[in-house]
Amino acid sequence: MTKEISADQLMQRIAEEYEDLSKQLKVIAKYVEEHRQTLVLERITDIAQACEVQPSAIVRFAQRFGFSGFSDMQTVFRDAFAPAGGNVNNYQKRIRSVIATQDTPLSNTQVTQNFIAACQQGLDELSQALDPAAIDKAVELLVKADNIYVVAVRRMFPIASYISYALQHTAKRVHLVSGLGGMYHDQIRSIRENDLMIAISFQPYGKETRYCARVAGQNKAKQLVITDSQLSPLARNADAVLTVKEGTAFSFRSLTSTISLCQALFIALSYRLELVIEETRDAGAYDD
Amino acid sequence: MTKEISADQLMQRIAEEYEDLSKQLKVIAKYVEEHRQTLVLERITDIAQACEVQPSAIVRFAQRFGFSGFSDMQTVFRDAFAPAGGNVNNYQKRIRSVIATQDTPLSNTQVTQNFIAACQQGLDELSQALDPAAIDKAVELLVKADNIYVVAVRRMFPIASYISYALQHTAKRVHLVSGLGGMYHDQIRSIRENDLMIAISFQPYGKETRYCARVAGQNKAKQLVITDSQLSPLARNADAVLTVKEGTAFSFRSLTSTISLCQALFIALSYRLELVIEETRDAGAYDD
DNA sequence: TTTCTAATAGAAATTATTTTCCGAAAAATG
DNA sequence: CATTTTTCGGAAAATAATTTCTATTAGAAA
Repeated sequence: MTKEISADQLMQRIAEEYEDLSKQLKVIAKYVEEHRQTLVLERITDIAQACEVQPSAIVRFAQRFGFSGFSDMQTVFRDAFAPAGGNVNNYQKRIRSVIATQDTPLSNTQVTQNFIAACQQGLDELSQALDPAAIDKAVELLVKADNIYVVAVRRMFPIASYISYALQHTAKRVHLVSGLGGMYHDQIRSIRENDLMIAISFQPYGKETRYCARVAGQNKAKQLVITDSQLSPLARNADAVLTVKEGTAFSFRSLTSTISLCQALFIALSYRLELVIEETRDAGAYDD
Repeated sequence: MTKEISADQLMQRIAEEYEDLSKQLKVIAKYVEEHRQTLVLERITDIAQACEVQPSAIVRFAQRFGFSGFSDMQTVFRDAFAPAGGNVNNYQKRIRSVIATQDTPLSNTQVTQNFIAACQQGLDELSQALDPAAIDKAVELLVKADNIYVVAVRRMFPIASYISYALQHTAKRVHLVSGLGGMYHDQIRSIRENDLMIAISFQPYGKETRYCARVAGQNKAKQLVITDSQLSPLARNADAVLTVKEGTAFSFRSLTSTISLCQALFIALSYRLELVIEETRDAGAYDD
């Protein structure tokens, strides 16, 4: 019936026609205007009560603006609301529509744009879902540790590699558990109490990483875990857990959020250690 | 009944007791964990459908955690949700607010937020500055190549590592020039005509990468270069140049745009090769 | 003052949503 | 392998929410 009207458009119509409304409807209009954010969460009776009005009045209001009823109007706000909780829907819709039109194959640039959009969405979510307590704890662990072991496999190995590189710029001893020569066991073996293990692992949670976490636990080392869920098998024994939900496009998960978080952690650490971050300083001179 | 429990507390309890849950309840727990933002907007049937489970299972889940039913549990998320509606996290605003309070030392979370914002800005720029011709050319080179050598050092090595990992999922032969044991020379030596070298190098342009590019040039291999400027020393002899301007915060360059571009390239390649991207397929079974 | 119209409240009906219940299946236990 | 316990699916019942309907009221016009 009412097709594709946006919340903003609706609000504008309400504003335009406000003067022509009956006293009661004005009250409702005011309320709608004022609570458009939370409107989706409320039931018709809640609104009616808040306006000191009968539910049927709300229905009349909705109908006055061309909706079939209250619920119909509410969907407008629901749609407008979704982006606020993360533009998940928007973005996923876009991808789906792209995939739907697969008659004309996608250009390389379209694929790329889509994927970048997914990365941005992932960063949005990361930013919104940051847990200050967890971050503080993570930085704290980093500050206190002298020996740091970094573990991640396959898809996540580049992340471990980066963390390891970054930490080399501090005075700490960094051990990258690379598995080179199949020596996971031998590389993690020497971890001890008061050492820190940083493990990065996402579904399906690599066997090697889980193994290293077990060893770290047995040796009473501290554990900083970067993973996709509090329910991750690595999370239970961790001293600090940072969760990251990566964006996805073409059923392909991005790495941007994770790497972004790791870099941020490093900056925060440097800040705490009062290191001057001069990443470019020594790089050129190396091995000349 | 269940009094004043916060969403965070609930999530924690779910995490703690996760292992004791039945298979079905675990699925629901995962879903709840992942969609806590949007949970208030969904009906029990929506969630049931998403979990491929009966509505009654959702109720059982809620009851498992002491609620009288689904609705009772939902109110917890509703309460936690209300404030979220207002803060439309626009990253520029966030940067400004962070900058505005720079007298007092930054909290870890502020540092992180700030850096994430820089990453987002970087992605924005990347998205806007994409050069379709260059991307097409890059994908073309990838499609045609049989042997691919990947080179990057220090800060950028994780990128090379990722590219190498990703390309392993194609039929191509991938050579990661890691410099392990100081053997850059020996690793790049065998590159030939019709091979492709992917080099990733940003200021100050690592000596090793430049060296590899020179060898590649001498051996008449094709060159795909990811760098920060058309004026980069690597750009002049390249067959395709992709430029990336990374975001910067605290005089620290992000890596997000570069990795995002690389992942996108790989997806585009897969698309062209008509590969099904099933990243999770083989990962778990490995080395069991 | 009366009459008419539009607005409203409230009850009733309808529809949507959640919860309960129970038999079947699966898993755990002896 | 049989038995007990737990988990699961599905339909029926209960509850909640929304919409419709109708009698009443307020206010304007005659």
